[in-house]
This record gives sequence, C-alpha cells and structure tokens, in this order.
Amino acid sequence: MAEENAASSEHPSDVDPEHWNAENYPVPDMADVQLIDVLRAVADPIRLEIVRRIADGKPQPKSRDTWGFDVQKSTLSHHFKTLREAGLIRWLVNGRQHDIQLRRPELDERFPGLIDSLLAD
Amino acid sequence: MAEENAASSEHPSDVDPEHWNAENYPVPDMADVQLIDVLRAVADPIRLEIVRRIADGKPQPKSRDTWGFDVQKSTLSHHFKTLREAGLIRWLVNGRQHDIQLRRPELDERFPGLIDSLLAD
DNA sequence: CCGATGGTTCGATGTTCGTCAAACTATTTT
DNA sequence: AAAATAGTTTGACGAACATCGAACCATCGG
Repeated sequence: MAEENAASSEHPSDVDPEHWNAENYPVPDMADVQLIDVLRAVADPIRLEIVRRIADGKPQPKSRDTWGFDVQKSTLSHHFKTLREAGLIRWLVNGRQHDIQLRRPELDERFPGLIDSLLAD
Repeated sequence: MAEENAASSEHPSDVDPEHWNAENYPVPDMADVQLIDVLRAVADPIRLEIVRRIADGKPQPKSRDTWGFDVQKSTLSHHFKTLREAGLIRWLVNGRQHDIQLRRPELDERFPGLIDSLLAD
C-alpha cells in the first residue's frame, strides 16, 4: 500500500540537498500510479518529447528556451504539472530556478521496460 | 520507406486463409506507425484492456458479450477501428463473424518492449 | 524597496474524443 | 424472399484537454 504523505515515497537524502523546496509540489506515491495515467500523460507529443529528453535522469531546467517548443510558458507549465501529477517527474525547486527530473528508478521498478520502450527510434 | 498498399505489409500467407476478407479493412504499414499514435490508442482504459487480452496474438471475436465492457456495440466498434487505424490490430473477417488480432510480431520489431511493458501488474 | 526574472494559476476558447442511438450494410438462416 | 444476426457508420452531445493571455507569486539584484 501507499504511504500517507504523497511526497515521502523516497527518502529525502535521495534528492540533491541543494534542491530543498520540492515538498511544495507533491508527487504521487509510485505504488498508487496507474499505468493508464502514465500512458495518458505520455500520449501527447510535447510531453513525450520531454520524457525522452530527461530519460537519463538528469535534472533539466523548465525554462521555455531550453526546450524550444512553440507554446507559451503557461502551456509548458501545464505539461510539467501533468507529468508530475501522473507520477512521471518530480520538481526540484531552487530559488527562481526550477528543474524537472524523471523518476526513472521508481518508474523502471513499477513499469519495467516502459520508459525504455519510449526511447526507440 | 513504406509500401504503397497499406494492406501489404505482410505476406498474405501469414494470415489464416479462412479469413479472406481482411483487405476491406486496411492496416497501416508498420513502418509508418508513429509511437505517439500507438500511445494515444492505448491511453484509453477500454482499448488498453483489449490490447492486454489479445497480447498472446490469438484472434478474438469482436462480439460485445465476450468482452463484457459496459458500452454499446457502436462504441466498441469505434475502439476496434481506432486500434486498427493506429496500427495495433488487424481485422479477420469471416462472413458475419469478425475477429481481431494483435499485430504482435510487427509491433515487437517496431517498438521493442512496448507491448510487454503494458502487460505488467 | 523596486524592478526584473522565472514560474504558476486562472478563466476563456477551440478542438479532440468517448459515448449513444439510429440508420445502414452484409451475411446467414429459415 | 424475408427475418435474424453481426457489425459499421453517421450525427449529436458532453466531457476532457491543449492552448493562450493576463494576473499573480516568489526570488534575486540593484
């Protein structure tokens, strides 16, 4: 079963200590994440591309310019929120700078092979 | 690149000869199938369940009762069409009886590990 | 303290999509 | 030929969703 606190699925020390503010943007416990929700999240061209670009697990800034998508920043923000709430990413907040990170180890354990299969071709 | 005829991606002898009418319901060439389309097709609860139940590659009838979904037959028909046009299944037509079949070998070659990852849990 | 910066949230808009009922097509049975 | 059966297609409707602009919030640098 899942834990009470949605943000406590990982020990705090798993997260780079310089990113101290992540608890403002809770992430669902991976045990509660349903496959259908992950699929819905990834069944959008922009979000799929985002996931592919962060597949290595390295944090990437949210800044609109680094992605180069032809959408407004509010739209991009919406996509990041969708990915977080679906359980795919976490937000690493450090001052004004926000990063996103794929929850790769958890995802690989919960849905073996899924992320890998999104990277082909 | 893909072949001209959308229904010619497989040699006819690959299909059970008793199902002779499949050419009325063309299937996209697997080389033309985009990951995003497969994901969209599978990002629906009913269609995901269908794919999981035919994952073994065995043909299954379309008949509403065999599936037990709480939708009208026109809705089910729509889902089958969506899956076919997205490249996931083919239709095997034999008189009044229609079967669907997952294009498993082709899918596994085009998107390694994807179908498998949908079956976990 | 003030402006600039990086990002979120809200409300509105247009599009996509799942669903149904009804009409239709094709095949089999009587 | 007529009725029954199996499935498709069409049109309508509502819900979900991607998008935008504007307002908002927080942080950093003068």
